[in-house]
Amino acid sequence: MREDATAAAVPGPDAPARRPGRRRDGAKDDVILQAARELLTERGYDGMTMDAVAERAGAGKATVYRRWPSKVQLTVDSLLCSKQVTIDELPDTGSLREDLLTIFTMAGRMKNDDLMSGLLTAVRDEPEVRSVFHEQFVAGRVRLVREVLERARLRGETAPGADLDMVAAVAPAMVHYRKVVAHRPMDAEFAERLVDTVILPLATGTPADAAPDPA
Amino acid sequence: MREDATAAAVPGPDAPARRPGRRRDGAKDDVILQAARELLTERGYDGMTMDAVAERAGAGKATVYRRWPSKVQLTVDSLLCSKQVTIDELPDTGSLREDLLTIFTMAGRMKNDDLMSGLLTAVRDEPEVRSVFHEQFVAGRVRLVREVLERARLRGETAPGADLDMVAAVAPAMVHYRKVVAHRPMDAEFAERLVDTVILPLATGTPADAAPDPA
Amino acid sequence: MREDATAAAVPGPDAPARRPGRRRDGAKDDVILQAARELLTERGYDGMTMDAVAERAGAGKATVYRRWPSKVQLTVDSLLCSKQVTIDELPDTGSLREDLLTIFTMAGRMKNDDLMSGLLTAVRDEPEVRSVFHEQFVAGRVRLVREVLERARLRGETAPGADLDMVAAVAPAMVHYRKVVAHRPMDAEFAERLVDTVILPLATGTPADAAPDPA
Amino acid sequence: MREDATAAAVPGPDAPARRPGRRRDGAKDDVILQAARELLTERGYDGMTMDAVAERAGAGKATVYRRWPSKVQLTVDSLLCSKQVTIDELPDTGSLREDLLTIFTMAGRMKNDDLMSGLLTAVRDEPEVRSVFHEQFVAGRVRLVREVLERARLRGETAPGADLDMVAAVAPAMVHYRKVVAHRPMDAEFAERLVDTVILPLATGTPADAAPDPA
DNA sequence: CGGTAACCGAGACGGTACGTCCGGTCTTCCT
DNA sequence: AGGAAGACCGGACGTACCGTCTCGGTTACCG
Repeated sequence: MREDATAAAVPGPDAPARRPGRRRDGAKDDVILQAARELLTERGYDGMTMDAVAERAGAGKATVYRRWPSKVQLTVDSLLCSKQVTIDELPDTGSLREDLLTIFTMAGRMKNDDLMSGLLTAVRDEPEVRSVFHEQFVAGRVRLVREVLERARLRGETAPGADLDMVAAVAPAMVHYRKVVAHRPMDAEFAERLVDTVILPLATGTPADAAPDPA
Repeated sequence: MREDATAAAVPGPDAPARRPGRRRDGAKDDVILQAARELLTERGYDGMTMDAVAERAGAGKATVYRRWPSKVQLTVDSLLCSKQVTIDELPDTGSLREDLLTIFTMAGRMKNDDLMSGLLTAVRDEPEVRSVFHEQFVAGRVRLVREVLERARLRGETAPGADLDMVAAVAPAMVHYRKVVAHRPMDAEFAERLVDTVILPLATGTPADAAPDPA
Repeated sequence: MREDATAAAVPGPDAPARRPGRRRDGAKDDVILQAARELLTERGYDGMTMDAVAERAGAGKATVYRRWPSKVQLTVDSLLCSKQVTIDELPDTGSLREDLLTIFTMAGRMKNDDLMSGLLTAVRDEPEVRSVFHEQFVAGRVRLVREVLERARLRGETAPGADLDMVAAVAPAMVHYRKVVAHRPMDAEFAERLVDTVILPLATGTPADAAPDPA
Repeated sequence: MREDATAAAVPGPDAPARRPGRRRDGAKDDVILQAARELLTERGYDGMTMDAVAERAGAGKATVYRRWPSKVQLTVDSLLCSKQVTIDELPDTGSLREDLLTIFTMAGRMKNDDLMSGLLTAVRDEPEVRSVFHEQFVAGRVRLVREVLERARLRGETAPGADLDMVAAVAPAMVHYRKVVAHRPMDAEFAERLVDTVILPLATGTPADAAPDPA
């Protein structure tokens, strides 16, 4: 997403001939992203002015635009670089139910979803944005749940015929819909109900007891 | 949502004293909404300028603003007036599976979801928009699925302990996520898989056979 | 110079069909020009920001740009509409020497010359600007002096063979050069010397007495 | 004008201690000035970007700024280093009229005046620039004419009471005004008229015959 | 001959003005 | 009175340029 002018990540053996000139201040990327994230949180997408971002980052507008070609791209990146939960930092509780609740608790604390609403327009129109966005906010989350389910499968917790891939897709969809579309909090109560009446039954093949009021 | 200045829909017996002057051209409402919808489809939310809407509708901007107080409200209305599927027009196939597939097929043909992405920002910030939006795009859809599930329950197709409210909430979430966030089509294949491996198992308490690749 | 969208100055007999829509606020032109002139005086050409002009005029930038297509054009206009001395307001002292000294005294008080320096670049590149500029700052001034000389000729003060047109051209050139290029004040001392050793001798054909240090 | 960091022109007896390090590439000065002059001619003052100057000179911007502290200074220098006519290279024709015509013919070929328009703003604001500018473009030219007049005086061509200093100041003013302000060419016709109806009469005290249209 | 300091091209940096665009309001005339 | 046209304010957008600073690399003097 970010413009990688200085890329040359892995200089080939044929001398990639590093471009001359002053190197980009790598630290500035983070400062700008941080400023963008703060303003996004404080004022929302429309309130996040590029001038304001530059000012808060102590940067010139040119510096911002040299690295991100548009406001949308900057926003995407500032969301991407938000801490993403990965499977490694997810404690293996040994229980599928506990693992899932942990994920939903974490998801409930993330503010990404509130902010990304302003981006969906861009996602629709700019293919380049779409793929990055998709990887981070869709595939990544599905993968996380899928991993937890896989652990459970290895422990023999899951039903033999369960479509774990599909089940893994249900969780992020529900989280997103609740936070972004329905605008209701992803609280513990809803998390438990989601796990106990949807995810677990699907994964383990064991029907659950009913409960009231979903949406 | 629309400003009902001319309301007086049903003139009471106390002589409503029709205001003098030219009556609002009722047909204009539709022309404007149509223009808005077209532009929304062609250029997305940002590309749908109020100037462009007015021009295409052959109206002045003032005319548009006299009827809708803001761009967001106009957008909401132009989405609302899109044909919404109601339980009444849903043929009772007598089979839960068929009912669900019918719903998803219809949902797959709707373009609403693509368009509403631009609104989520407004939904976040303007409470007034939120409720209308929620009723139409969240509760309405959940209710539709819920009705179908209720029919099935009355036929004895559902498991006794199934949380039908929750199950009904899963379907719109999956549809929205797939179309708006993942930007993949809501095709027959996915619909079947969703029904067979998620909705039906949850509703009927009968585990299903596996299948590949969800997201 | 100003964009005359509302022109239709003299509606032809074929009914020019006045365009509908809000008319331009004619008063705004003057407010903007006034703001521009003030800022030009206070801060110079570079300091006269378009944003500042708009703000001081209580106008939006779009309003300014709707009327003048660029900063240069606005500046030219704001200089043009500065009070220009015309032959009518010039008291006929009955003496060529007094008339000339009056002109130079007035010229010494004008700040136009200081301000127009920033424009000469534009004058060079934009033919449209050139003609307006020329009429106001060149021809107009020459004409003024020419009138005074003509009065004198009618009184018989001038030499028969004197090239009054050429003589009239000398005065503005000297004023401009002294103020803009040499950046020295157009004070009474210089004015007298200019009149007594250059203009009068040329006009009357009567050589003058010497004096020291010109430039 | 140019920054003489490497100066040490005349090493004093107190051990000038030449600084170590690479010497400045003296040839670069000329390359840069040449680039500046070309761009000035091609695109005018505003179009002469410092980036463009550096690029065309095959230099870095730092190299340019190490030698000239600002765009204005560079411009002044690039104009200054244009060939200036000095009294020595002016053939003594033995006739004041011929001498003057020679000067004006040369002046007519110079492009300096067109280019310096962009500088007048800077001249107004920066005293440092003013003096250099003044010396070169004002005093120098006046001096040249003054010299020619002096030759004539020694030959007895001039009137006893003529204010030769003032007369010498008229010529550059007229040239500048015609070229920069009036934007008309300094052609032979105008030169002759200027000499015959203004300069010569003033210098020799001999009135001339009339002629039409000056400005 | 190796160190050191000033040079070099390239280009990123902070700041700031420019001119464009849009949302929402207000005004003018016409029907 | 309602409607079409369009001017109005405010303010964000993305571009361009100035003058400075930094980078890695290249001279040339000096010890």
